[in-house]
Parts: sequence; C-alpha cells; structure tokens
Amino acid sequence: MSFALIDGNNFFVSCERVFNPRLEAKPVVVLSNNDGCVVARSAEARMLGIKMCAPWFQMRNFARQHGIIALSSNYELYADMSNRLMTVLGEYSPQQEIYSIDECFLGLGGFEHFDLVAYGQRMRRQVRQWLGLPICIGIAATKTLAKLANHCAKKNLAGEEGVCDFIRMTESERSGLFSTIDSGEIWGVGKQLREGLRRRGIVSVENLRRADAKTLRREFSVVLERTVMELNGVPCLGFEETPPNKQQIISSRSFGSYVHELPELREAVASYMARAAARLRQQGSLARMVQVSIRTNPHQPEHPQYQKELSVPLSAATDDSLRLIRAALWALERIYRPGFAYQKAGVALLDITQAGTFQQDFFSNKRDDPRLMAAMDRINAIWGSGTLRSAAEGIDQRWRMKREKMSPGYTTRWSDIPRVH
DNA sequence: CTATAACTCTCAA
DNA sequence: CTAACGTTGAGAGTTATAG
Repeated sequence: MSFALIDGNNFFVSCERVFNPRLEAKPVVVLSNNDGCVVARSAEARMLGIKMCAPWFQMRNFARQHGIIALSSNYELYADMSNRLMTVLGEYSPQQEIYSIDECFLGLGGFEHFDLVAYGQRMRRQVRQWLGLPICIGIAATKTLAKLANHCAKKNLAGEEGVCDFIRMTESERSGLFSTIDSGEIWGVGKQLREGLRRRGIVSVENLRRADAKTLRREFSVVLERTVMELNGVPCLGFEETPPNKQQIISSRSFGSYVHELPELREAVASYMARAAARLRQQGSLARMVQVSIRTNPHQPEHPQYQKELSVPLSAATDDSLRLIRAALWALERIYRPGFAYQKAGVALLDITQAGTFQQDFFSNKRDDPRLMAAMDRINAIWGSGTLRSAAEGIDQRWRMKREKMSPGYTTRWSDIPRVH
C-alpha cells in the first residue's frame, strides 16, 4: 500500500489570487476571524519574516512599509474552492480521505506499476489549469511519510516540481535526507514533544526513525510509538474515507469589540447555539449536554480577568434549536458577572448520540416537533443561513466579528461578482 | 477496589 | 480613526467519583 498526500500551497492566499491577479508576486497575508492573526502568507510575505499566528495590529506599520496586502478570511470562498479541489483530486483514486480544507490523502494501493511521479505531475497540471491553484504532492508507504514527502516537495528538499516520492528513493538517499530534517516537521510532533525528544538527543527525523519505539512508548506515549513505526514504513494509521460523526460540536467566536452587558451576550450565545444545533441536525444526531463559556481578553492581563464555563445536562437528548438555546441561555445567566469586558463567548454540544437510539424523557411528556426544525433548515438552505432564526439571536448583532478587508464571494454570490465595464 | 466519568494537555489545520 | 491576539476537533492520559 502507498499513499499520496496532496496539499495546497498557502491555500487561502492562492484562492484569493485566483480571482485577483494583482495579488500575484506580492507579499499577501490572510487574517483569522476578527482580522486578528496571520493564518496564511504568500512566499513573498514569508520572506519578509512574517510569522504564522502573528497578531496583525502589531505589524501594521511594518506591513505598510513593505507593501504587504492583508485580507480578511473569506471562508465561503475557501470552502467552495476546497470542494472543487477535492472533486478533481478524487478522480485520481478510488480512495480519498479529506483531511482538512486544503489537504487530502489518496490511497494508491494497486498503483505500484504506475509512474507515480508522472501521475502526481498530472494532478498538479490539471488542478493548476482547472482551478488556478498550486499544490504539492508527497508519496510514500505510510501517511506520516507521505506528509513528510509533501513537506520535502514544498521546500524543494527532494523530488521534482512539487512532487516527492519516497518510495522511489534508495534507503541511503532517504537516510541522508531525513538527517537534514528537524523532528518538529513530523506529523504529530509538536512543540512539547520536539523539546522532550531534543533532551534525549533526538533532533532529526533520522534520529527518531532509528530510536527504539517501545522505549519511546514508555517515556512518551503510544502515539509517538506509532509515529516511529510509520516513519519506518509500517502503516499504523487507517484510512478514514467517510468522516465519523462529531462527538462534540463547538461554536465560539471573538466579538468585533468588547461586550459588557448581558443582553448582547445572550444574543451571541443564542446565535452560536443555533449554528451548533444546525450542524447537529445535519449529521442526524442528538445532544444531551450543553456547555456555555465566556471570557475576557487574556492578552490584556492588566484588565480585570474573568473566565467561566458551565455545563447543563438536558433531561432528554434533543436537536431542537429552541430547546438548546433555552438551555444555553439558562447557563449563561448563571455564569455572567457584570463589570467585565467580554471578548469571547462559546457554546458546545456534548454527550452526542444518534437520533432514534436515545432514551426518552421520563419526567416530561413534551416532545420536540421535528417539522419545525426541518422547515427552518430548508428555508435557511434556500435563502441563506440566518434568514429564519430565533428572536433570541437579535437583530442588530453589533457584537459580530470584524472583517474589514474581505474579498467578494466570487464563486458563491452573484451579487458579489465584479462588473466588467 | 475497579470502572467509568470528567477533566487536562497536546496536536493539527 | 478608534483598538486591536483564531476556531474546531480528536485522542491520550490523569484525576475524581460512584458503587
């Protein structure tokens, strides 16, 4: 068995460039929600030393000096481009695992007699021509190695023109290459683990690959043991073609500006819960627990800080937005304290079960009417989400996040398509 | 005491 | 111009609690 991992090159920036060629060859960054931090940067922006997750307001001046173009994130656009990308790539194998908005694995079992590098080049050309997006491709015997091969393709450490195939390399070529790569580049090795490994003299990918898996399991975790085996070509990670239902659904967001009063918080919490409940119904599940959290801005320690969350068990599992909103607001009332500048609120649906298999409420004869939610979901599907909503979500929604530099919905909104004069 | 629930930490994109 | 630092989810491991 072998795997390919296909990954978009600075995906969000590339999506923007497809529809705005003036961004080509310039330093461009895309910002997180609320125009907070850098979440994607073009090669030119990276060269200028812009770091991932850098708070935007701190680098405003630097950006102005160097002509860096910043854009708010336009998730509608990226999600739509992602769907197109995944559809095109899915044609290249009967097995596809969509891992994130810009990444997927393809199962290449039975493709061994192919020239896989040429196959990868074909994918690249087609995606470039059909969608205008640049991608890189890593090919190897396990998912962890395919991720690493993709990294090598991106950084031009090995392979040719954005395609890197470890299977085709000799053992000594791989050893040589792996000795030059830091362990932190490996999928599953984050900041903590990298530091722990370094203390034991394990610095490079090659060091880790040669280390004793059982010992590492004892000293770290079973996860690291699997990683080591995967690096040695032993597949430990399965293929997830159909993503399992979520076990928890979270909806949280920072506000456009601080919120002080309960009524505004109530609107936000109701809105977040409506979103979460819609996703719950989409996967055909019910939730038995609702959690609400609010907090001030932890980056301003000189201001009074407050952070609190509360979980509420429901007497019966439900997917009814109105019922879930009532529970969330009940929890919010209990954790709200006046006198603080709230920066963020969130809700979570927990203890999720499949619809139809749940325990009915012993103490209540009230039943949800599924027709109401079905009608609401259909109306919002046709006319846009939020068209029909609970009054608790509010009208003005002044707390909504800021996105001051957002590009148009080029592929999803007729009204946003620029006119040609 | 064990089994499970609840919570914390880490990682990822 | 102001003031200003993301979101979502999984899984492992640890601690608390119930019986």
